[in-house]
Amino acid sequence: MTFLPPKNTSEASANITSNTKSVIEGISIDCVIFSFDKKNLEVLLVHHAIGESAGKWGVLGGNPELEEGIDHAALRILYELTSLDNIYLEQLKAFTDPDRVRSERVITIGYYTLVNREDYNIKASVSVFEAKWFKINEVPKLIFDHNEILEFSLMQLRNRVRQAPIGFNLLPEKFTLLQLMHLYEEILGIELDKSNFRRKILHMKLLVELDEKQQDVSHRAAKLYKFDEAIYKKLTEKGFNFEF
Amino acid sequence: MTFLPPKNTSEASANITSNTKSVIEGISIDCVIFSFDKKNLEVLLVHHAIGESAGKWGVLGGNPELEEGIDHAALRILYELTSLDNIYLEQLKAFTDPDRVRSERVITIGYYTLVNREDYNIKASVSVFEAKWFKINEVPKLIFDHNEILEFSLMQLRNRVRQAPIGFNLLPEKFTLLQLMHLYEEILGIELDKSNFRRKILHMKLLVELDEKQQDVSHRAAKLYKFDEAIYKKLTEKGFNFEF
DNA sequence: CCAAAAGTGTTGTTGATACACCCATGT
DNA sequence: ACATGGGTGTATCAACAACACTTTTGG
Repeated sequence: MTFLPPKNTSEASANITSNTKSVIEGISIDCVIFSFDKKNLEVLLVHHAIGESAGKWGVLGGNPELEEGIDHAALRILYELTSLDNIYLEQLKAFTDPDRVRSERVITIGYYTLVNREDYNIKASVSVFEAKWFKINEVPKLIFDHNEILEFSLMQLRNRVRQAPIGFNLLPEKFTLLQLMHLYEEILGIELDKSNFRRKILHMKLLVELDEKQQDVSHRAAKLYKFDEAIYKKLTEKGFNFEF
Repeated sequence: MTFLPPKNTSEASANITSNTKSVIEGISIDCVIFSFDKKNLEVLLVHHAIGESAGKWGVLGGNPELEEGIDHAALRILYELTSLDNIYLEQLKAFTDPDRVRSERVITIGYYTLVNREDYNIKASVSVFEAKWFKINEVPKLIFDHNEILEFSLMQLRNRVRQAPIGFNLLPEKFTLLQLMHLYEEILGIELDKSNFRRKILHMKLLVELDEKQQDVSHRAAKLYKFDEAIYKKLTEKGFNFEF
C-alpha cells in the first residue's frame, strides 16, 4: 500500500479548494488520525473555518474522485494535511448519519491511520489546514457523526492491536520496552505488569535488540529496540496472537 | 437491529424491478449470506439472468434509497430474497473494484449475514430470484469483484467467530455439542478435540442444557442445548474470548 | 545516598493438549 | 456384535499473574 504523492504541494491542495466536478456524488471520506505522545493517545482534528460547521472541530475529510479507488483517495487526503506518505491506513466501514440524509453527503467511508509523532512534527508544518492534537478523552463535540466515527475507530484500534503489532506505527523507530508497554496500557485502558510484559513480548521474538541506550534520562538508561518487519511478516502468515 | 418488512411481497419486489430515481448514484450494496448445512459452510448465490452479467452467479446485491440508512437497505434487500427478518447482519466495508470504475456502480458496501438453514428452508420458497447454496470451496468465478467480497467476508467470519459466539446464528435453536464443534471446525478449518471442546464450551456457561435429546439417530442420542441470550449479553459487556 | 526506572527471578495457579476409556443405541 | 457417535477422566506441559528483588544512573 504505497501512495505516490504529487510532486508539489500546490497541486495537492488544488484538489480540495477547487471543487472539480469529477467527484463522486453522495460519498465522502473521513479519516481518524491517531498518534501517541509520550503518555497519551491523541487524535488529530481539523478546524472548520467556513460553511455551516464553522467554528467546530471534525475529523479530516474529503471526497474521492471518480476514477480513484477509495483507499487511494484516503491516502491522498491524508497527504494533503500531514505531508506524510507510507502511513498505516485501514478502512473502518461505511457510515450513514441519519442527520445527513437530505444534506449533501449521504454516505461516508471511515478510515483510521496510525502516525508516528516524530515524523508528523517534522513534516506537518506545510499544512494548509488548522489542525490540532486532542487527547483521546478530551475530544469536544464534533461535526456531523464524527464522534461516532471516532468512537468506532477507537474500538477497532483496541481490537486490532490485540491481533497484530500495528501499535508500532505509533512509536518512533527506536523505543524502549516500557514505552511500548505504556502504549498498550493507554490504548487498552489497562495496567500491565512490567516483568510479565517483558517476558511475553521478548518471547515473541518480534523485537530486535539494538546496541543503543536512551540518552539524557535522569535514571538508568534503557536499551532501545526496534521492530523487525521481516520477522513480523513471517509470523503473520501463520497467524499469531497479541493478547495482553 | 430490527427490520420491519413490508406487509406484502409485491410491494417488496417492486423495489427491485422498477428502478425508481430515488436511489443513491454510485453506491450499491452486496450481501454475502452464510449458512451451515450439517457439515458444510455454504453461501447463497444469485443467478443473473439479464444484463451484461447474464449466466453468471453473484452475491445478492441491490441499491440503497436516498432516505434510507445503508444497514436498513441491506436488511430490506435481504428480506426481498429470503423472506427472513431478524437476521444477524454485519457490515464488512466499502469496496472499489478497479474494473468497475467508469461503469455504473463505483462503490459497493459489503455485508455478510448468518442464517439458520431451517428458517431459510421454511420461508424462502416465495423468492423471486433464482438462488442456490454453494459449498464454500465450490464457489465458481463470480461477477465483478464478488469473489473478493466473499473472500473478505470469510476472513471476517473467521475472525469474529473467535471473539463472540455469533456462530450460533448458523445453527438451529436446539443443537448438540458436536454439531457446534463441527461448525467451529468447518469455519476455522481446524480439527478440535471432542473432550476438550466440551469442557471449554461448558465452562463458559453460555449454553443451557435442555431436557430433550436427539430423535431418530442410529446411535446414542445426544443432549440438546440452546444458547442463552441473556447470559451472552452479560458476558459481552465485560468482554470475553472465544479462541479455539 | 536517594529517587526512579531498568531489569531479573520465583512461585502458585490456570488452562490447553493429548490421550484412554466407557456408554447408549440402531442395524 | 459392532459401528457410530455420546460422554467422562486424567496426566503432562506451557502460559500467566503476582510479587519480591537487584541494578544502574542522575542529582
